[in-house]
Amino acid sequence: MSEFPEPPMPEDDLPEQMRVRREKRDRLIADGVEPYPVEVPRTHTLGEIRATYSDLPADTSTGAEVGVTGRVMFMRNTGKLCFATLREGDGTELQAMLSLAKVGQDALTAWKADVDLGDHVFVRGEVITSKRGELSVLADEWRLTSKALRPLPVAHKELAEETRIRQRYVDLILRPKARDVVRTRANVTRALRDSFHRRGYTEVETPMLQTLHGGASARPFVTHSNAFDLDVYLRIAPELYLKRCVVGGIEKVFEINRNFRNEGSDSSHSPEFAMLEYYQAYATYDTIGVLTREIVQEAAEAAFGSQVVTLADGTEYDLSGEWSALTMYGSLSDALGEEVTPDTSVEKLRAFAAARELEVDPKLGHGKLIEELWEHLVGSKLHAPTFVRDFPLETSPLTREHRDQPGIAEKWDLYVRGFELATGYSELVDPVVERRRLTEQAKLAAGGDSEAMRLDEDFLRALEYGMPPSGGAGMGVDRLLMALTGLGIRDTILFPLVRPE
RNA sequence: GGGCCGUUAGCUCAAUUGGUAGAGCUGCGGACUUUUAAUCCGUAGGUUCCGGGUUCGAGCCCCGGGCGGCCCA
Repeated sequence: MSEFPEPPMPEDDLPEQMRVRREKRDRLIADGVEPYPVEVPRTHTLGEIRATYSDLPADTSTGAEVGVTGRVMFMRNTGKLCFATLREGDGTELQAMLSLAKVGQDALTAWKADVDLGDHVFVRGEVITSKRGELSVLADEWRLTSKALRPLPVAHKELAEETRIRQRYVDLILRPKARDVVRTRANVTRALRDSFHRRGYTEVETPMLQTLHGGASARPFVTHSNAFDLDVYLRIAPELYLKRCVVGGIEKVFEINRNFRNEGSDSSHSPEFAMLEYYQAYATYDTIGVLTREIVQEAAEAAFGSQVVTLADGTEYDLSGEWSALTMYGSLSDALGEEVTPDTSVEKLRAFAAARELEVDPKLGHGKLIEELWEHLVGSKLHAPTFVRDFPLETSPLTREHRDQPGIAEKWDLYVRGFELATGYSELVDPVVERRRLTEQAKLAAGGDSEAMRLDEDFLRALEYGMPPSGGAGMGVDRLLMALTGLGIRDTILFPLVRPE
């Protein structure tokens, strides 16, 4: 660092606490002390020392010499004896002690003058326990390993939510739970991958930059390729590419990656979110539903050691065993007290909505009306994990029509704690029907429905080579984390999109 | 897109009817060789989000804007 010029910030404008820290850095460099050394002789992690010396009585000397590092999270300086709590990456803490008798006057004075809360330090010394029994390293020598120029927020008050999200690094420093979420997420995604690999699935990465956006109904982000002089879309779903894989003979295929939807952002929607999709030849929406339940249960088991998880509010949520299932038309009929079927007229559905003071877009057709009514009257009330089966065909253009019931699609949605976690299908593989459905959607798009899909000729060509009967499903990975932890989406995503300050 | 609420010191928050902007922690100076959010003494720290208006006087009232949260679509 010392070879670089002074920081560009005008020092006069800095808050006092930052000015003081900058001046310490500058003074150290002027005195020939490197505040950002390239390497320090660390011999043990704090965790290793805690593990090795877990049961020492108070006021013990071990004779063991170690070199440790950590961020200073707590300090107590008295006249001739100083204490500091060091914390390392996984949250393990260990106390460092500096006594006049051991380090000498110069090193003790320098410690008091140079070290602030939040600094990284190296301490070499003997492993002991204090008179109060605290496992400590009694320093023979210490040095700065990284000078912090900004003061940490106070540790005893909760950080404002906005600061937590905008400055996640500060959140991670201060809040062990924030680090737990990151590790839980890693455990969950690893569990998902393990579950699929165990079942003989192949993981692929399909295009995020697409010239046509398909596979879902959502508004895309648009960007531009200079090399091709072409507007391209950030994908809204990987579905059409994963089906191309199945056509090509990759009969069990999955992808975990990001989707982008240029739509609202709230406590359960993020413009950029992690999606899991999986397709299997010779599966149906029944077998893919069983698979879905198993991978969620395996993820809970891997992350928490149990299929009964404890949520952020302290309540328990049971994901074990079989999950209940209901049909969309059946459960909606029950909620309305009147039978609705794929033949129920749009006028009648509008009347149901009006009678319940539910405002609906007058442009909505039968399928959308059914889904709106269902979501309002049934979906939002579902708490236990529940498969909702057999959707209106017209709103499921990529789904096979029910084998026995015309007008209904072999599709389910998985509801967990009142929100949609996953959706699965018996895939439509007849290229002629598929072309007809996609063309209808494209016509709607031309009519101004921005959520309708455009025609993907290459995808249809792939289907025309013959896709085996298949089941497929998609699951929001962020939402899986929400389901398992009870957190909002902005706390399951490390760095969610926020407006610039 | 609409409605409501919030925005004040490094952090978390106060501020009566419109009348000198405060506290705790943090910081700075000092005392203390066993501290765990130590204790004690002293002390500093503010463009009250931004711009305009009303007023003798605005953190507070009015108008516009920014950012955020909640609810609704």
